[in-house]
Amino acid sequence: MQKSDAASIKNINKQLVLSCIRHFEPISRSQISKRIQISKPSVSLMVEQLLQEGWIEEKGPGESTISGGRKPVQLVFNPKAAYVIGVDIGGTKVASGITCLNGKVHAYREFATSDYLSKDLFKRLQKDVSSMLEDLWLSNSEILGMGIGVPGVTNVEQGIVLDAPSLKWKRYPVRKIASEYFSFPVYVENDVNTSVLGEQWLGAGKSLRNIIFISVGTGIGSGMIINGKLFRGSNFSAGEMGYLVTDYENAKSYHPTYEGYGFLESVASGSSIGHKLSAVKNQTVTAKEAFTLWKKGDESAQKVIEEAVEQLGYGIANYVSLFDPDLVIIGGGVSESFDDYKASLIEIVEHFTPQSCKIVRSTFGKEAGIVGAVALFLEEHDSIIRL
Amino acid sequence: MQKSDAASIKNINKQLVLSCIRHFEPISRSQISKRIQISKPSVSLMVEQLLQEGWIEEKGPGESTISGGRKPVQLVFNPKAAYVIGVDIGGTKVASGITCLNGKVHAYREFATSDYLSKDLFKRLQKDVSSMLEDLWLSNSEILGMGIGVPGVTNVEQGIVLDAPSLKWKRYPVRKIASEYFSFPVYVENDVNTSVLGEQWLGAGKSLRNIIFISVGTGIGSGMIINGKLFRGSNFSAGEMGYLVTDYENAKSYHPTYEGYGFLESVASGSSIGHKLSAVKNQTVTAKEAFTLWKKGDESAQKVIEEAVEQLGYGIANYVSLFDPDLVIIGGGVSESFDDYKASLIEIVEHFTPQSCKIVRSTFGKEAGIVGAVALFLEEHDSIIRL
DNA sequence: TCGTTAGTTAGTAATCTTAACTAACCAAAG
DNA sequence: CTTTGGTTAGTTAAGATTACTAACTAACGA
Repeated sequence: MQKSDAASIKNINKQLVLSCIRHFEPISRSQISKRIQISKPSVSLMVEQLLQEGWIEEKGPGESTISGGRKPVQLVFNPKAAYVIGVDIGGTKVASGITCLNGKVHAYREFATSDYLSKDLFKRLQKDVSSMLEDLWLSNSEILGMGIGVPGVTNVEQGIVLDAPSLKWKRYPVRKIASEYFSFPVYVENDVNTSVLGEQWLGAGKSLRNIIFISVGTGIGSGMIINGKLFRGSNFSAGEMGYLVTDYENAKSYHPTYEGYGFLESVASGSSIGHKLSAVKNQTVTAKEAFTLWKKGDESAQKVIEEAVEQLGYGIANYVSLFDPDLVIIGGGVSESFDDYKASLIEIVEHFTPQSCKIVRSTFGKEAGIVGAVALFLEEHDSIIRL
Repeated sequence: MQKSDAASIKNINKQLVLSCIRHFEPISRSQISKRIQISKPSVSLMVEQLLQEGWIEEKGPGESTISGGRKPVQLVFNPKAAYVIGVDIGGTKVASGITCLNGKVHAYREFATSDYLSKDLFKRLQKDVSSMLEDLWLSNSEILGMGIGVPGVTNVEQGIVLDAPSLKWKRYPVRKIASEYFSFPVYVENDVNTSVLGEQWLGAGKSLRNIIFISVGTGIGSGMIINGKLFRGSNFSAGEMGYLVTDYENAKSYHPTYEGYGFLESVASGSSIGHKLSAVKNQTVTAKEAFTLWKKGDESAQKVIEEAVEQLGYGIANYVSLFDPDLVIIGGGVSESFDDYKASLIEIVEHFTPQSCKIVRSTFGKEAGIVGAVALFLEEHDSIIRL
């Protein structure tokens, strides 16, 4: 618990006014006062400040009520009051973008990760950022800060990546290194976690309080919003869905520590589908090709994929049984074929859970990583703008 | 978000002072001021009020520091400033007790549930409560309120039990009915959830932020503290661990809805152990007897129990993989033999989870239900006393 | 011109804070 | 043993910040 004083009550109420405007724009001072139960003079004062600081704008008069009376002054949020940079550091490419405060991506850049893995990655990123700032005629002072998504375990508070195998980062002090290149605050988080934040902010899970985001690609990972907040676990490793055990018999002989990844990943991930079908067909087949073969009616592909979907279904069912979420969102490479296995997935989950739960596909395209990273920044950074 | 005004800042700070005293007693006004960063005059004022209201007491002077100076006045929390009633409504008995604010049970009563299932349960409860109040020379005004634990799905906000099969309650408006018999506020919650609250307050999970409590008895249920708060899920049914699927092959033919309970329950609960061993031995054996037989070296008992423990281990491993908690606490009837299977359970969990996690047995005895229910009340009720 | 609604002004109440005060204590010098 | 200086605990008084109420002006429709 934090102590409270005059300054903090002002702050809370100002945030309240601003979020009221963001949610219900256009809205007048008088309506705000009624809605958030704060006296008209106080609201006026705070609106005055918000106007001066540029967070909101007056938009001309609205309509009088039926019984007459003075016309209200409409207030609207100004999404261009500041900008945020979102960065998605993946195993293959580093994507970055600048968004305004409503999450619209105004500029986008990317470069190949491999070229800069060993060094100068942030120097290279700085180049992209500068170039985007130039394009948008923005100065550094208009940037609130930067959020970064990384495929690995991270400690947000300390701003370090604890372990990201695909980047070969171990205890990598991202915030410290970034501070050499950027003057604004930087936050770093696991990419699945940034994804779920993005989905909660602007995607399928808009304003829901309990959301699970599952990424099925090379591996299987997940992030969750619990009671409206990102849940990270006691060691920043909550949501390790790839480690679920759904098969008593086969699991007995399985050793996650030797193999390097979890049981469910070994039977339901994209790479497992590829491996299994490759073994059957005695030739190298990727997951993507497997799905294509399946659609063409290939029987061995069907068998492999159906089993993977079934196992994934058990995994999701377990997740839902424990969490009772509002929504499950599927993302990652394998989600591209979501519509093809959606029905059987849902059937399994419904069958084995005490209460049903919606399952949908992630809504974002290539901007997912950017938006998620920006959402992370807004969630973590202590500004008047909150998610 | 809630608006903030002078009253609420006072309230927050007063709670802060009180909780500081509860945690660090004995403590002086001056030390409080330093610790919570509130000026000495403000602290003194709030202490004055807390003294008058009876929440705290002065305990005479403490020691001066080595460099001299006036002796501080020691302040201590007064656990007898008020009392709370905890009720544990079980399938077989209804236990009730009165505790002071540090959770000590000062009085205890119980009666058989079956005699009052159809009616007058709360009338009967009122009798026990009155008798306890008499014993302790307490008046109604000294009772803050009542918490109730129930074996079923509940909606705390509305104070109704949505479904409690063993009590044959469906959409049963507990709060409303209780209000006819008791003048103080009443809160009702699932019994596993009250258990985990109790463990967090005074038990094995003291002051931890992420805890899983698993009850293995007739069925398997669980409750969890996430980020320091009880998590209930979107439909008040989070933690339905009994529905976990840990066996791909056998689950295929299993229908939770037909059977009335979940897959894991059907292979790892106390009753499943009893049923399976009974089938093998062709005579009725309870779970308790099964464990006794096991210890005596009975081979079929060993086989049945070991399989159950293995499945339970997978279930816990899954839970831990998703949640990354600080601690897993095992309770319920089957936990009585915890020491006998602890080792193999831990081995399985360690084997299949990305990071290890302590597993311990519940610390409470028969008072568990009472303490948990009281913890629920303190957690939910908006008083100056918070958990 | 009247009734109504939007927004502002002026004065009041509640709370916290700082700075200066009194109270109480230790220890060492006289 | 008494006095005095240094130190810590807690209180008093004045000032700052914030929100609130009540009464005001502004603007509008009929």
